Amino acid sequence: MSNDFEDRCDVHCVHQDKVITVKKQMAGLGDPVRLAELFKTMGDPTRLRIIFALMNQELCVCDLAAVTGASESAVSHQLRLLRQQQLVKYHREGKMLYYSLLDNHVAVLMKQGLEHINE
Amino acid sequence: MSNDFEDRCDVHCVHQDKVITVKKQMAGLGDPVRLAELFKTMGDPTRLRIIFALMNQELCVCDLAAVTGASESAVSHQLRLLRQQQLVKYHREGKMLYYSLLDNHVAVLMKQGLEHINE
DNA sequence: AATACATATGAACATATATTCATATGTACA
DNA sequence: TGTACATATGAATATATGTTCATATGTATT
Repeated sequence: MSNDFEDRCDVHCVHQDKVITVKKQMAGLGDPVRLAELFKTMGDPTRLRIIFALMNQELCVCDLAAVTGASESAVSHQLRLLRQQQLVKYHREGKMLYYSLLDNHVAVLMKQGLEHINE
Repeated sequence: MSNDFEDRCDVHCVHQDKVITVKKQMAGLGDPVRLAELFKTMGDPTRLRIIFALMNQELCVCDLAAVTGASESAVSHQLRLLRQQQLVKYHREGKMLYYSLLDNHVAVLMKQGLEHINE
């Protein structure tokens, strides 16, 4: 049984009952670091532009550069991140790579985020 | 009519038709910097823990410190960010400040994010 | 008024991040 | 095989970020 918070509790105010309850609930968060990575990945304007651009059609890297206004190198770097985070996938056609969203979870998050912004 | 991408288009491959279409769609993104700020705010494990803890009840700063495992100072700094981003609100009761989520958009984002993580 | 306490704030520091520039990889075509 | 081109990758750099420590603010209590 974990009581690693009690040292702290004794010192300050802390509502022990509440804290114990909430601590148990925290299990539902799963791995906060992993979830934070997802949100962090969406926490950059360039990547957001890339994701948004890919919501309706697949695009190659230089298309994405043109659309987002970022350099092709910058876009490529960001695409790597998006790949690592499993947000996008791609397929090759000749010299070019066509990127698209891996699933629609990201699109849903995007829409929900936009809703929040627009109050 | 904006054609600031044509310089770039001429140089490389770029599918001009697609790019023009998508560029128009990009208006739907609103202010990407603003939206990125929202996601960035949720892109930190400590802040995510705070938000998650506040999903079912209001808590004071030292409760949050105990629950998240972060120092009270660290929590306080993060709460300022969350306030600035309009994700949390608080009310005073004596010496203590009780924080809670400002609206449920954040909670929805959180749940959606968790869903993505769990495939 | 003085003290205690919960929280906020500022400065400092170490680490993470986004972009740029230079270079590498892989494909197509002569 | 050599050249051109789309994209990837690595190193470097400037900036942003999260935490800590020290200090300030505001409230309650004596």
